[in-house]
Amino acid sequence: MSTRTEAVYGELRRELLDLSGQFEPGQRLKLLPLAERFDASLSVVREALTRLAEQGLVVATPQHGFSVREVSVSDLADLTRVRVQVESLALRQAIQNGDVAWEAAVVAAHHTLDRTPVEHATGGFNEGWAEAHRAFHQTLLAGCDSPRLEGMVTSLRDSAELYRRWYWALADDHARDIAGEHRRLRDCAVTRDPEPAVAVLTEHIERAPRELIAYAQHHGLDAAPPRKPATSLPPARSAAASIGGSPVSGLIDGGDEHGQVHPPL
Amino acid sequence: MSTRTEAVYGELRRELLDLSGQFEPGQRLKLLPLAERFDASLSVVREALTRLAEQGLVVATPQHGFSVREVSVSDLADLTRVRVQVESLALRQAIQNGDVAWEAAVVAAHHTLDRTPVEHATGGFNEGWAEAHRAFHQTLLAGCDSPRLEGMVTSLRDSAELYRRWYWALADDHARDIAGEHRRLRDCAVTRDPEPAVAVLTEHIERAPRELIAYAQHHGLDAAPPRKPATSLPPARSAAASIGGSPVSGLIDGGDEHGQVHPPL
DNA sequence: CAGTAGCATAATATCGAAATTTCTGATCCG
DNA sequence: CGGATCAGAAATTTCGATATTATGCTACTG
Repeated sequence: MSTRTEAVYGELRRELLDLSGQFEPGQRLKLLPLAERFDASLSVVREALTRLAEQGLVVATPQHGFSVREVSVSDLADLTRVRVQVESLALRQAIQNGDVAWEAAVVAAHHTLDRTPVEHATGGFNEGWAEAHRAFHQTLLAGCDSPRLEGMVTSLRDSAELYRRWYWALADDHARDIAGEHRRLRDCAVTRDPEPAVAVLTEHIERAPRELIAYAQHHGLDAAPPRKPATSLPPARSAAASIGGSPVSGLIDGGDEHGQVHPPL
Repeated sequence: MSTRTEAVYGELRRELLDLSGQFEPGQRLKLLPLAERFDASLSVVREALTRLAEQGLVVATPQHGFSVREVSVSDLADLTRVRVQVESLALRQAIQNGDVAWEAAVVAAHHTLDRTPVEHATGGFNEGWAEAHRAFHQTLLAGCDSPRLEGMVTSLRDSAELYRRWYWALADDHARDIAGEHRRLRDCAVTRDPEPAVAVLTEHIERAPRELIAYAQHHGLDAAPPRKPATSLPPARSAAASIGGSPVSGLIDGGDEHGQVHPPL
């Protein structure tokens, strides 16, 4: 990476999206400690956080600094609904629009994904799989030949990453055959069959949130996090670029407040 | 506004989106002059530009600073296509989901828009109309009750603003009955009729780009702008949040280079 | 004892300058 | 005459420090 800000931005982003990440939703991100940890000036940390805030991965509150975006059942439901719609759009367009080179790229990306183990030999989660997974889905939708649509899909998928760690940790969904889902997606792509492709992709996207929401509701984990309720704060600056919304109740960490939660899906 | 950065950010954003704006696409945005003009430090201008870059309104190139996003026929076509799809999605959901309060808000916003003149008495463009127009469309789609979807729509509409000034200036589309289009949108909303609503909205969105592209092609204004072709630059950092794409050819300013342009729509 | 004003501490926001990189233009060599 | 080289200038990036604002604790008052 060329500039120092880019490096800090990339590292912060990776840690934010990392399954084994150390950042809890709602956690404050103080500038000084981060600057020391990255051995950089306050300015570069600030710029990195500003960019992440504009993406919606962290929220910026004037005069209060930055904190990790909160998660909530209602936001997860909304996010999932939008992801399904937008990715379906892109997939339909890709199948209609893609050429043989696109088919080849999809097959190649699937092969890589298929041969990458989900877990390391040591037992830990394999970050390489996450990368291959990301690459497969990106390739699949790249055929839509619409940079803007691709950008939106990527942004939404990144937001979804914030929830994935709980899916893996809490909802042990052993019955799932992820490899099979990916195989079917690949097959639908090469046979150029839009409707089954969209159906498979929809189920692929919806499964994790559905399981997670079911777990959360069954265990009553949809209350507010155990932090003091916000006193009169200036409004967090809106991420006009991509993400509105204001999830206030935490998904995890059963507190004693009974937060209002929208019905899932 | 509370912090200085917010003020500069807001003002810069307004000028970038302003019809009578002084910023040309591709124009470099040097920090020192801007800092002097806003009577602020480099830091605040830098942060404002960083946020705008993440939104895709300006592009940031490492070690080279910021510049106004370029426009191109192919980007306009892509943007329009995506806008139609995403706004249609939101509108369908709003009509299905909205309640009486939503209908009332739509009627109210339409009334305000209807009674706001497009041009000032003096003849200049009325910024108040732009605001009312924006409010009407936002209200119309707010019924979808999906913060993420709303955010995406807003972001796309802002990007479209970058093109609107040429539509007004170049393609004098006198046959257009904008007020009628808005009236029909309002009527479809209160009668809860999805299909005609989507049809009207689609035409409403597509009209300006279509006219503008026709004008550009008829006048051969789709060549590269009269600036030196980019020498080997480090890649502009991708706006992962919202907007990909890399429009290189300018829409206006007939140069002598014959840029490759994708077919419109 | 509850509630509030005031003070000390900590964190953010802003600034101005130093350090690094890129651009410009003139000079020099083949 | 064309192309490479190399200072000087300009712009960006990064830094450390200062100013401003929020936070938490203590002491005081009703």
